[in-house]
Amino acid sequence: MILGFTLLQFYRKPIFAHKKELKVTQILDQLNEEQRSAVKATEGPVMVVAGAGSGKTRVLTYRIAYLLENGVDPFNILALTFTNKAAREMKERVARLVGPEARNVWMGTFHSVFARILRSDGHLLGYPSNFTIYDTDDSKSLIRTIVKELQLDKKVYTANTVLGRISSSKNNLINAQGYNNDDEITTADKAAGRPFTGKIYALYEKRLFQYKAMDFDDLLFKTNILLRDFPEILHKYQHKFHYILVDEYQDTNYSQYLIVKKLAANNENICVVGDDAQSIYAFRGANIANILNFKHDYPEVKLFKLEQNYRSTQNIVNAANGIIANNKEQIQKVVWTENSTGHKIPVIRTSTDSEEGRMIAGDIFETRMNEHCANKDFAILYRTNAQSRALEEALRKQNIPYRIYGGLSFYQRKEIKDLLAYFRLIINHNDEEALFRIINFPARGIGKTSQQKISIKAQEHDVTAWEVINHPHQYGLELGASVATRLHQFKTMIAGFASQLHKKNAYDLAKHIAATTGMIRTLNEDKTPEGISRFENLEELLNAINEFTNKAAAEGEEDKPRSLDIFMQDVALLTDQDNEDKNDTDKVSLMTVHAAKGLEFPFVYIVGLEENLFPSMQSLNTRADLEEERRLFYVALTRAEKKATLSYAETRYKWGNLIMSEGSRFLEEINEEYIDSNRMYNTSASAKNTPRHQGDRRGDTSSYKKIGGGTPDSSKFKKASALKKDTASYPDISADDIRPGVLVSHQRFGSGKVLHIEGEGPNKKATIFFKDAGEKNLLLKFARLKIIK
DNA sequence: GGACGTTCTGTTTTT
DNA sequence: CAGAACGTCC
Repeated sequence: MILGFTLLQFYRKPIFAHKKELKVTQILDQLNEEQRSAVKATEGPVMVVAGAGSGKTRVLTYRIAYLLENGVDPFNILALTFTNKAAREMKERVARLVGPEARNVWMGTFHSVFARILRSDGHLLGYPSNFTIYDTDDSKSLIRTIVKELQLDKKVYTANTVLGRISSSKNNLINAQGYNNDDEITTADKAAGRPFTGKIYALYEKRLFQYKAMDFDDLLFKTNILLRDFPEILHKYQHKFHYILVDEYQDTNYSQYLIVKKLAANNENICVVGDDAQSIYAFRGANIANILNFKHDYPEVKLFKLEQNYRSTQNIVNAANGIIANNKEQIQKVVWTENSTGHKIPVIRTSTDSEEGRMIAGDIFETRMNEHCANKDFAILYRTNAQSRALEEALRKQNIPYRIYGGLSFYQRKEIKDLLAYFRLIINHNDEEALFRIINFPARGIGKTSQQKISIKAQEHDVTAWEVINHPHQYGLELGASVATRLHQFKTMIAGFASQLHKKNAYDLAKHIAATTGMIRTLNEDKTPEGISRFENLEELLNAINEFTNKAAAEGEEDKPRSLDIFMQDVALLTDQDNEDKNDTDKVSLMTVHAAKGLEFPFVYIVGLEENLFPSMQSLNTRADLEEERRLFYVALTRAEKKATLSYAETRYKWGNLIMSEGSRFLEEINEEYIDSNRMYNTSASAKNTPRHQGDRRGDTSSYKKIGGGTPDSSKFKKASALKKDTASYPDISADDIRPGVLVSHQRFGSGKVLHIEGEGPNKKATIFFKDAGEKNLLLKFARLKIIK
């Protein structure tokens, strides 16, 4: 289980074990003049505008090292990043420069640092230190519950939309009351046909507080409230953090911006580093204006521009600059490089997504041979996580080891969330999402109806469900005798676990819980491949907890408590599995472009450059979104050191449907001179025969057509007996030929559709006729296969 | 009341 | 495709 390892490594790696390598005075010599000036300007506000590959992280880490070397107490430094990965890398690099004292610098993501502050001072806002952090799934689930309770139409009030509204409000420091009092907002909601969004927000806010839970946005929002309403706390942290550094400043939202501003207000020793051209998180509230307006906030600011790129070849830098030049909003700067011209950018055009995978796997194989490089020198970047499937398949076939970053996080898996829900409930009895998640899992005879009764009583008396379960009579909970007994047993079990929380270490307690609740048994009974994998995941989690428990000895932190609640604090924000151990892995990296920010690879493939995929369908609606999409492409390109390769597929399976598409506009926005004129085309007959769509497709979203079809995955095929029979009589063609097959044409046929699909081998041309032509659910079980050639 | 099977729906990026 | 919702049966 790939995802599991990463979790393990996080706890295994003794990151502060490094010995100091160099004196800071020595390392300063390694910097260019601008970088060195940025490092040395320790006092007062500083902004570093750092182009891609210009040594931004270097400046940040050296700056911290420089501060420490000049006698600044590590406890007085705060360094904020966006991802765990970035924080980790910075920690490692600083530790390498200055040795173990680096551990005392507060370095972490905005969310983790503020969570830490809230755990220590959140009691002033009425939160216990063991409050639960709700991830997006928890939040959505709570919203769905509320929508149901309010008897609203869940199709109108989808969890995504509602959470999006709430989230952006929180990021602009608007609470539910403010939301409902704001005419502009409520009018907009009414206009959108969702007049009750504010009501949902109010209930959502109330419930979270009742559950003693915070969602991701709350970690920022509540920190703001804390610093606003409790001056003594503000002073405490202002006094503590003499020096503040912020990475990726262009991605801060208003909420983050304000916290940083407040913390820095005392002595203004604030250094922000960023690149407006790499702002790719506007969708979650990032405000590019924060970096554009930094000068207004701090008129005394010293500005440094790092414009020399040390990473990429001239071709890549120039191509990337050309893309971004299409944008209107940007800080003027010229990113340049002294590196060699390098390869021109090849564009691979394929007919299907699986062929795209094959071509890239083949190219990796070849390049690895020719250039004598390792797997880890390659990265494949895509716009959406779903695109990884076809690539994985191709890499597996070529025996190229790979690692996927992101996607469905280990912690989002059902079996993991289930076990974690037990932990959550034990630590925080108010956590109702957790409670109802596991009250009847594994099944113990407390069904939906009983759960609803509990829920209703809790609301009637404005207490938590746990309170009702503890005193059923007091709240008039009426259940059948047997259900009442089972509920009592459940309560006793949870309470029993809770009493062990600080008696047993995390591993022993976790193991005890997994066994006692029947989770282990239930999962072990399922012998399907998925079931086995679920069981393994559970084991993986337990292993990770074991590592966590044993870590004390390894890192000389014997005094640190190793109880389950401490583990859960760490885990809550570890939502991306970014804990690559570079030393023992040699794998090709697969990830989204977003996840690739801050990384670099000698060889980078950017795949799925299709109109409506990259740039994404929704980004085509507004100029701002399209500009962000361009910046995203800019980020992707500039990850490459030696060579960037682009690719797109003309047809692709998406949500079980075959999708037709054309090359992305970005392919045409790159200046011809940087593109490899020997564009690599696939060699299949169809690609040669199919004329390239040359029409003006700017803004033409209709080119992205769903033409029906079904993914012939194994489970569907078992049911598709009709198809099997048909194919069985044609030894020349197998059902498997359909998927890698090339779409030749499609046409209406009565109420159905006919797809002409060409198989891979010689004489493998087939027609699939769909009997059922409903727009959706075109499953192969309704299909019949005919050899037409 | 609860287990189990079928149908429907939403589909970007992340802390 | 996966998860939720709905329907059916014991």
